[in-house]
Amino acid sequence: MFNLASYLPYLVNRIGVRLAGAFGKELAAYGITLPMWRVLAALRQRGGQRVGRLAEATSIEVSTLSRLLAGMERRGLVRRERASEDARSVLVELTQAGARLIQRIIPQALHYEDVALRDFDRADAEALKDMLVRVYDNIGALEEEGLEKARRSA
Amino acid sequence: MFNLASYLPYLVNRIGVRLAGAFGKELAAYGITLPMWRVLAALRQRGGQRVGRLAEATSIEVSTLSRLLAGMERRGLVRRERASEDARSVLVELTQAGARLIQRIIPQALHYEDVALRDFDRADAEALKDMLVRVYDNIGALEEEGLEKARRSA
DNA sequence: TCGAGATCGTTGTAATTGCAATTATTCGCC
DNA sequence: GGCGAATAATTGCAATTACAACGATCTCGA
Repeated sequence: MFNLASYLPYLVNRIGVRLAGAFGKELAAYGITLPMWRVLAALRQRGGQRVGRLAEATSIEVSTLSRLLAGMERRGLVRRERASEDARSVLVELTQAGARLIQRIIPQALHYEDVALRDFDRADAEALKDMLVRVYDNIGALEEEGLEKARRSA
Repeated sequence: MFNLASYLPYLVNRIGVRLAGAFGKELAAYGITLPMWRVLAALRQRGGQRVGRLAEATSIEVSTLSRLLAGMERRGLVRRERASEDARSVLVELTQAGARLIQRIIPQALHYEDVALRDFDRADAEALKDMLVRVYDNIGALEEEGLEKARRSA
């Protein structure tokens, strides 16, 4: 029939909420929020980038991200400037303070992952992550189809 | 070092956002939101229950849930009444309309899961879900520890 | 080249959310 | 039995969020 306890979206959602709650509290000690951490991590990972790309990388809505970045800029964590090659875009970069901050937080973030995977050996952890990537791609493909259907009927 | 693309909380979060976005749109056709769906599903699964228990089951904050239930009651999806054995508690139950509605939605929900797992055989899907349960428990254990620490220092 | 349409980011606005305070009730201990 | 602490749910309030509308810039075909 239908069993919540084995329903994938349910399992994923509750992990997300728990992780966010726990790690979010740790981040408060550094004066930042979880979405801010995501932005810092994405910028560290792939360097300065446009707002739209950053939104994709962090799974944060563009409009939400815009305001979030304003706050982070005020705190001196990031810098925003119009892109030279396309004046519609805004390039977002880490400041030195932002880079230092995320560097301090990374060990804690890794610790959290270790705890979440405490009883997984390396191979199982790898297998889990691979499967999560596949799931993400599968849902993405579905959205593509939906968009195409909308496009055809337009 | 630190690689976002293989960082578990990142992988989980982005799946959650994608699932919520996609399925939430489908739910709009039924006039309900994603949190409402979660409440309906939890009530169907385990029958009428107290608000606090429902909050745990759905990973929704009690205060948020309280307001959500008020809206669902107005729409005739659930019924609330003081528990007879403990007048502090409120018992939440599905109405007939609520039960009918969720019954109609379940096939769509299952379809979503099928899509998310489209390239998984039964064993792999099972393995993934088992691992997600373990992860959830691992983080829960961490929170317990945190609480105990707080208790000791109090 | 120029104008319609697409793209990028920000802002208006209304709804949702989470924390803290509040009210009502029960529990534990004397 | 009765009083202080604990628990359940709701509500006040401030912050976050998403969708839609907007202003600015770019693209591409006639």
